[in-house]
Amino acid sequence: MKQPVKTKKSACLDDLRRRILTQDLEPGVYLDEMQLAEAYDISRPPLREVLNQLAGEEYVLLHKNRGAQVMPMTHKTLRNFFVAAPMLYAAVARLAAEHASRDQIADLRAIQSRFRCAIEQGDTAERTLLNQHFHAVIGDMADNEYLAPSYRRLLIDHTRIGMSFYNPRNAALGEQRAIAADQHDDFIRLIDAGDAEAAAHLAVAHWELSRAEIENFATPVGLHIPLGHAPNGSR
Amino acid sequence: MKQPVKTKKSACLDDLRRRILTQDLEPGVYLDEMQLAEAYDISRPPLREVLNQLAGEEYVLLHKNRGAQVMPMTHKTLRNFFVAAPMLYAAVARLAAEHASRDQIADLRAIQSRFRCAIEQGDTAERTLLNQHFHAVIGDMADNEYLAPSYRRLLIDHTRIGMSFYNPRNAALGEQRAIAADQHDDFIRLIDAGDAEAAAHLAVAHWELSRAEIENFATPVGLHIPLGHAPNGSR
DNA sequence: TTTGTGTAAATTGTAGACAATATGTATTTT
DNA sequence: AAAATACATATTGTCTACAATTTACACAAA
Repeated sequence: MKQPVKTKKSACLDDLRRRILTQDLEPGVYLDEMQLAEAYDISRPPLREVLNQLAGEEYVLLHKNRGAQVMPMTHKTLRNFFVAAPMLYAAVARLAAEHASRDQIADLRAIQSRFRCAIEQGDTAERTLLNQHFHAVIGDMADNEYLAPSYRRLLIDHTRIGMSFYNPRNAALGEQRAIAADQHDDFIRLIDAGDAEAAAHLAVAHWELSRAEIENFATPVGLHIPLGHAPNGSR
Repeated sequence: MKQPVKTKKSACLDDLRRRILTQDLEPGVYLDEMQLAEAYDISRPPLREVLNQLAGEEYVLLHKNRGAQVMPMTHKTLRNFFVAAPMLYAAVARLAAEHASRDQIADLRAIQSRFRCAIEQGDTAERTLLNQHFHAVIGDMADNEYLAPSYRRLLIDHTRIGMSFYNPRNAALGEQRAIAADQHDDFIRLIDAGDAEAAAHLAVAHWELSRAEIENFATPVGLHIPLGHAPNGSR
C-alpha cells in the first residue's frame, strides 16, 4: 500500500494542478488548509509544502497569515496573455523541432490519439487536459530551462481560459476543434521532420485560431472573474 | 510599525536566494535541512516550505528522499541561455518603457545610484546584486505575469554566470562595467521617455556587451561547474 | 444608529517528536 | 579475496500539539 501510488503528497500536487487548470478550483478562490489536508489524507505540514511549491509555480498566490489563493485572472491578464503567447509559442515550437527525441515524438503521437478520442466522446475536461499535455510535451522537447517557466505559465492560463469559453451548443467551436486537432497532426509531422521554421509558423497559426475563439467570447460577454472573498484589495 | 522585521522565514527565503545568486551556494551543491534550519533559527517544517517555494522558482531542485540541490548549471545551460536571453530582454524592455510608473522609475534611479557606488568601492557581490535588482525592477515594470517567470529565471543565471567570470585583474572588465553602468542610465532615460523601441534596442546592446564578456571567458577556459556531492561529504 | 473596543473563535505559523527511507560499513559466504 | 547481505546510522518525510495572528461578533458609549 505504498509503492503503487507516487506518494500521497505528489498525488495531491498533481491533483491540485489539475483542479486549477480545469477551473474546478476557480481563479481567485481561497483554499482551506485543513479541508484540503483532510481531503488528500495528509497532514497540514506536507500540504503547506505543496502549496508553497504551487506558489513558486504561480498556480496559487500566498498571502501572509491569510492562506493560499488560486492565481486570479484579471482583465489585464488577458491583455498580457495576448502579448506573450505568440512570441513564446513560436520560439518553443522552433526549438522543439530542432531538439525533439524519438521517444518524445512517440509520446506526442500517443497523446494526440487520446486527444482525438476525447473529442469524439465529448469529454471536455479530458480533452482540455490532453491538449495541455500535448503542448507541455512540446515544451519539454524545446529543452530550454529559461523559456520553460513562462511557457508553463502560459499553458496554465491558456487551459483555464479555454475552459471558461467552452460552449457545447456552439457548432463553430466544434469546427475549430477539428482544425486544431489537424494542426496537432501537423505539429507532429513538422517536428518529426525537424522543420523548425515551419513549426514556428504553425505555432503562430495555431495560436491565431485559439485567439480568434477567445476574442469572440471575451469581447461581447466579458471574462467571468470570481473574486473569492478577499477583505481589502491590495494596491 | 507593523512589520519592522520580515519574519525569520521570509528572511531565510531572501537570504537563500541571495546566497545562490552570489554563488555563496554553488550550483549543484546539496543543502542540509537541519544545518540550514539551525543557521536561520527556525525549525525544519518552515525551512522545508522555503525550499519547496525555491524549487517552484527553480532556484533549487528537489530530489525525493535526497534533499534539495542548488539548481545546477551545465554546458547546455549556457547554450540555452544565449538563445532565450536576447528575445526576453528585448520584449521586457519594450513593455517596461510602455508601462513603467513614476514610483518604479524613482526606484530604478535609487538602485542605479547605489550600483555606481558599489562599482567605485569594488564591492563585487553588492554590485552584482544591485545589477540583478536593477533588472528585476525593469521586469516588474513590464508587468506581464507570463514573461516574468522566464525573465526571473534568466536573471538568476545571468547573475550566477556573472559571478563566475569576475576577475579583478582584468582591466577590460572594468571598462565594460563602466559601459554597462552608462547603459543603465540610458535605460532610465528611455523608460522615462516611454520610448519602447529604443529601450528594446538598448536591451539587445546591453545583452551583447554581457554576452561578449561571457564568451571571452567561457570559450578558452570553460565553465567551472561544481558538481556537488550527496549529503555526506560536505563540511 | 453608528462607531469603537474587547473578547472569543478560527485559521495560519511553528516546534518537537516519531516513522520511513537511503547510505555506509562490517561481516559472512563463496 | 571479492561480493553480497544485514545491520547501524544519518537524513528526509510526516504527524500531533501548541503558539501567534487575524477575523468576527457582541456590547457599550456617543
